Amino acid sequence: MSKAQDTRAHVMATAERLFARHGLSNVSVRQITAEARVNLAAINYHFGSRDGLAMAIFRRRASELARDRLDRLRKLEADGGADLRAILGALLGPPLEWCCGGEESRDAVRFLIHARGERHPEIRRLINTHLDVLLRFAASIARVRPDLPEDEIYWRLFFTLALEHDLCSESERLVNLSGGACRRDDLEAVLDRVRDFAVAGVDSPARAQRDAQPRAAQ
Amino acid sequence: MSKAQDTRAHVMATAERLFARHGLSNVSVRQITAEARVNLAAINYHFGSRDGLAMAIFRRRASELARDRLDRLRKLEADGGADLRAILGALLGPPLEWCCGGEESRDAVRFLIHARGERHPEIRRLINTHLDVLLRFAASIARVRPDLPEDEIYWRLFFTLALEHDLCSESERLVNLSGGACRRDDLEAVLDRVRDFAVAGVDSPARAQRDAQPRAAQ
DNA sequence: GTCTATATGTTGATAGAC
DNA sequence: GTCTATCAACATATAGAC
Repeated sequence: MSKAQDTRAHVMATAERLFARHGLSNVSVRQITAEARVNLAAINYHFGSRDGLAMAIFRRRASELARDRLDRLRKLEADGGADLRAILGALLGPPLEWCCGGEESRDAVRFLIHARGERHPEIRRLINTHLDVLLRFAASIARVRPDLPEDEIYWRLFFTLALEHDLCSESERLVNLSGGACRRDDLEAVLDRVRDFAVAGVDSPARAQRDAQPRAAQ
Repeated sequence: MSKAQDTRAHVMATAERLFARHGLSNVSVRQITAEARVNLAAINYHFGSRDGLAMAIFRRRASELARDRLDRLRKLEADGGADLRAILGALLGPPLEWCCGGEESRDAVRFLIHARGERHPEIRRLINTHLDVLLRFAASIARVRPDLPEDEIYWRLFFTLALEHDLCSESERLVNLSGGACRRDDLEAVLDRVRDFAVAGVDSPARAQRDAQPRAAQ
């Protein structure tokens, strides 16, 4: 690997860590180059601009996440038995495993989530490029629950992703709220909990069915 | 109302709108004062600093939201019949009604959510001040579901708040994902959907109960 | 209280030596 | 490819006239 490739990768890793921890808008070119111990001009040389660097990181990580999710979903469907719990496991597993894994992969997820929240138009455009994976999951859910209307599936998929977002980026609040009673270090336990919640929500009866069986107390 | 109070309030309203739409870190003192058509020094005079202004807005809105939620919960409990759906309605109703209400209240919610995501230590300290309201809700849920362990309740409360966060700040993604099939302009419909999902997750059986009745296919 | 003028620092990006 | 030096634009905050 050439020296250039070397510093390029090193700058990306350092920037990702800083972006993930302090937010995209709160990290300057100077902070990154100082932390990475490379020259101030390196970012502009290798990535054109600070935003170019952020986009390069986003492109790479978003692709990795999409591929990881898709691989699991394909394997599931190839094996034939894709029940809802397994499908949602393929969706939620990758980011949560990254999040509970080493420092680097945790920062990768947090970077992605930060980036998704950015108003920056270029990034928002890029996000819509990766929608197809989520549509695959929607189709997979529709196969298990053919009674659900299309828009209902999208709502429930959206809610499921919301669980993942907050869990990866705001879990500190859960620790504060629970006074330490909730631990987030046991991946299996965390994954089970969020999957329980998501399955319950996604697999609940369709509104039409529920309206047909109104409760007496209502 | 004095002239000073007048510009003070006007600056807060303008700043809240800009903060909500572009993010806390992406709005400068100059943008705010220009948009509000007040003097550049006004912010430092009335609030000490740009961060002081942000904190003043946060304090006000966080208190309003907390009071709104608490009032509903108290009324519910006073009437005796606080079922889970009603409790979660008291939790989710205020932010969603704000979000679907006028421009100003929508910006108020989005400001709060943006602020919650900030790494700024002063704001994070302030957030923990408002935890007591959430603990009230946790206690209320515990009364309906005394079989749930304490930490399980916090997990589910945390997940419920995650739904609200993404719904108020990232609902644009839902529209993109669904190709326009999901509409977010009908407050009652949105509130019903998120409440359905939340109730299903929060009211699902405790893990211990589920383990005692393992499914055959597992 | 409101304003102008300004002090002081930081930002992203680049030109040109090596 | 890497570095130093520097630019122009932006930031926050304040001192002092009115």
